[in-house]
Amino acid sequence: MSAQVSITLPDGSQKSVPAGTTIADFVRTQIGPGLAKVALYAKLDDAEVDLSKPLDHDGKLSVVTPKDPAALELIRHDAAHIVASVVQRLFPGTQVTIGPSTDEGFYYDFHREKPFTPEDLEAIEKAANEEIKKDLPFVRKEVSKDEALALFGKLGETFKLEIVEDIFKRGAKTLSLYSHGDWVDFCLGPHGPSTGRVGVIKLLSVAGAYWRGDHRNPQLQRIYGTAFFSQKDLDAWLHQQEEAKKRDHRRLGKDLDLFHFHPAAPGAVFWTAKGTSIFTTLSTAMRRLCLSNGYEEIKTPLIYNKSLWETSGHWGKYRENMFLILDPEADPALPEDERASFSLKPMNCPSHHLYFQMKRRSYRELPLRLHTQDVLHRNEATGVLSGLTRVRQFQQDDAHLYVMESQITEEVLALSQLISKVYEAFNLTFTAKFATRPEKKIGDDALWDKAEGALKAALEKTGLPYELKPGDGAFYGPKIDFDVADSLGRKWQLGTIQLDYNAAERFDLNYIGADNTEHRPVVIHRAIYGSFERFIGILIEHFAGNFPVWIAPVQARVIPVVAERHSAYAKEVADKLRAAGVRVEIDTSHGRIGAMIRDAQLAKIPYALVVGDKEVEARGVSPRKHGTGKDADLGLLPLDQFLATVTKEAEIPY
RNA sequence: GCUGGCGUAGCUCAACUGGUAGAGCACCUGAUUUGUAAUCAGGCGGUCGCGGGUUCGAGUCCCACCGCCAGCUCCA
Repeated sequence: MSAQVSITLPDGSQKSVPAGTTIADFVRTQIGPGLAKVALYAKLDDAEVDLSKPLDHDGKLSVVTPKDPAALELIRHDAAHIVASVVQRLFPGTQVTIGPSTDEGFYYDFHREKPFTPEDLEAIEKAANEEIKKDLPFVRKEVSKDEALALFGKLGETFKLEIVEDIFKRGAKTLSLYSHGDWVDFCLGPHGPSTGRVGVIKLLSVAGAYWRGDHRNPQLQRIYGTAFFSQKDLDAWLHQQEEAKKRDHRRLGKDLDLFHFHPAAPGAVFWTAKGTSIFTTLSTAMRRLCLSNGYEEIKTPLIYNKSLWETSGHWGKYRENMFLILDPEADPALPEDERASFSLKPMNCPSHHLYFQMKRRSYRELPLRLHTQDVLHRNEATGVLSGLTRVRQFQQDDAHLYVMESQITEEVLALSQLISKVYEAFNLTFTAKFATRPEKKIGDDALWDKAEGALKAALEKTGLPYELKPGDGAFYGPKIDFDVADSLGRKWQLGTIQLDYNAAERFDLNYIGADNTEHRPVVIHRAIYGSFERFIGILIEHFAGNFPVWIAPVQARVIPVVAERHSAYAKEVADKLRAAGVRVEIDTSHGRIGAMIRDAQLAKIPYALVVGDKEVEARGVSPRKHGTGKDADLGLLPLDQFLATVTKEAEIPY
């Protein structure tokens, strides 16, 4: 065993120190006391380690300080431990479970009969921040399975015992414990040197969460919080959260008068004229895109006999989400699903399959691409409804592609490109997820193997980076989901590409091949917006209500400087623009110009067109462009010139 | 569906420990005739989510239901 180890630093320099020197000592003596003071943890040969770790072999070392973005994650994890420790002190008998850091902070799940009240949270937060002031060191210790079981057994931590068993079942040799003060938890680490390095802890909310994410398990209380290095950083974050709330589509939907909800129809949207305008614009754009890409648009019934759902598999796997229509003749003593005779459709696929079946299909027709924007109903649990992003009645820009197996790759590629093109037109950034067979599924494993293999191969060909989501597929097939985040960072699935070998079997779909025999088509389910409702919700937040001209429900508002004198000309301008297809309105409020301009700005209308004596004389308008600050006033323009500009901006970008 | 929170005028929010519901904006009317983010005055507007209960008295306390919000499970 060599007495010295050679450590390489990020700048390439090498230092040699006696084996067994801790990283903390190494940093202080070999790099500098300044760095040692701010260091939180280190990366040793790409492994994240505590500063207390002794250096026992040659390696590459880099030190992580608060400047590193990853450092926040560490102190939030530290914070979770601190919170758990004070919760157990303040509320004896509470059991701990898990407490990871998240994108915006951390949470910790507790088991306790009594719920934590908002006052409890305040007390916990106060105590947690006092714990920071005590600057207790985090101490790591490795223990064996027996020691771990004995420790958490003695503490009565039944949830922890369950995790310990799992960890060792998965082949771990030892378990690392981290303690601060007299509180101990097991944890992979690393942790910071001491509690004092966590600047400030802020608790945000309590929510229910199921043990191991399964609703059949006991429900735990999850305390959400966040931590920052300084109060200033925390304040900045809180301010940013407030700003994000201003973009919330539910807020803007009211402010801009786009849609309403009513308790009489929970989860179903009342679209105002303005909201409907947005809906229609997007619908028209998608229709055009589909038609120019080899799709045909069809319309199909909204309500179907139960037997269809039995054929499709929805009856077995999706019934709890379906709105059933009960047979009035049926025996009321029977359970509801047995009295059901019809159901509103929750998906378009069975309709399309029936349509495919309605005549003999030739291989020459494939790929047959059917597009539909029909209304769908899904009986979603009350607790999941959320503005436009999760509703019970919605319309998808849905399509089903009936293809030969040999066409799968090509179609998935073309689809991915189409999706990218549409999202890029809105400047939306998305993440792709590849989801495989779920627990609740139809079809045998051989078909699923085939479907997952084919879809994955096609996905890899697109070159898109993707995340794997095992078990997250639709009940009939694997899928690629395209997620976009809302203003609060919550991700929503918009577009989707789903590969389905089951449908053709269940519906006995076939086409006549070149060999004059019957073959099974493969079905690709796909949506680009996902649903109009969710997509519009996301767009509202994405643009903060400042819609580009082509989607804006009102593209221009004419503002007469003096109502009595300029109203006639204002009407002339509006008429001419309207005749050319511009969505225009006139401010008839007789207000002062400053107030009228302000109203137009608050309504986020792209162009406010001021018309006064100058404009009347020049037969022009003075447009003010929304959201452009000092350069807002475009000055006097000939009406035709403005019309040309706005018409160009109103073009569908895809 | 589960856990917690919330529900007062179209919107945003007040109403101390239970004691006759109030403001701003919006809307309507009048005056003002105005050049790029709020002209002035007056007026209209509420079964305090719904239903029970406690109380001399309930927006306020209790119960049930409905809806909304955050999260969980589920999903476009």
